[in-house]
Amino acid sequence: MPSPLPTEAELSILQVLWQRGPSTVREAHQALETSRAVGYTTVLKLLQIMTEKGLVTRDTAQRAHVYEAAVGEDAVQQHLIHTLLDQAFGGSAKKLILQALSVKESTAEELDEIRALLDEIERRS
Amino acid sequence: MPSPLPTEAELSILQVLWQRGPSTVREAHQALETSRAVGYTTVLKLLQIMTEKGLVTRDTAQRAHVYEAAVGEDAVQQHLIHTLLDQAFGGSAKKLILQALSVKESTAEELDEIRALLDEIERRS
DNA sequence: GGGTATGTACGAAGTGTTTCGTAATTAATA
DNA sequence: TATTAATTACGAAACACTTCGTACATACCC
Repeated sequence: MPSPLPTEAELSILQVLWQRGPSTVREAHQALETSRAVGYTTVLKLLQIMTEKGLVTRDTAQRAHVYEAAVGEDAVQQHLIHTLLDQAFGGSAKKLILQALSVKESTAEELDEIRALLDEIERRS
Repeated sequence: MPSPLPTEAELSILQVLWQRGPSTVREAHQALETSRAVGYTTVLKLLQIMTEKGLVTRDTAQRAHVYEAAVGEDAVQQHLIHTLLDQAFGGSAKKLILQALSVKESTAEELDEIRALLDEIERRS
């Protein structure tokens, strides 16, 4: 069964796990606190909920349980984009990309990388 | 004051208004019903809430009020992308674009259009 | 061993979203 | 004019998300 789309708070925790790797509640809490105020038990509760949803797994061998992301960052990003594509862009990836390019300045290097990928896609087809 | 980000249900209604232009509740309801089951008063209530939020305006001159989108499709799309960029892509438009390209097949024409925009951006800078 | 710190579990409140039923009002029709 | 149809307004239920307080269990330290 496919993992559900993480909520906003869940996503912020996944970001930490993707960056840090397997982490205890305390570690995740400390990492999160640098960007936003959040209580320790709030993080704990979220991780428990995310375990039920299958977004993370946990190792209960030690007293302080260790949580690990059960979904990949790429998979979640693609899921999010797919949803956004359907809900707001009529399924047109082109529109989404054009908007993304206009929203945020990209460096010349980034633009080149995008162009390179375009070339590769076209070559494959 | 800036318009809030529309919720999922609100976005589905905005899509209708962007496509149809100013519409009565009945018209919006009929258009929505083709894609998902939803009650008439549900659409009405949503439009009333959206009026309070400033997402739509309404003309009450006739008995059947006429609702019109008060936010542009482009503006909402950019707002959504900006939020997604922050929440799931660490602010990197490049990453988002690369993922979007891999999520959905684009036609050669679309790829060319994207490439043209890349060129234009690079020329401007 | 007794007290402090650290951890998990659980319940519940607060908020926002979505949905629709019901009542009241206005227009159309027989 | 009386009935029916269409419309708006309003309240509230159902659900999900987020947050945290409290209770309880476990480890550590003097």
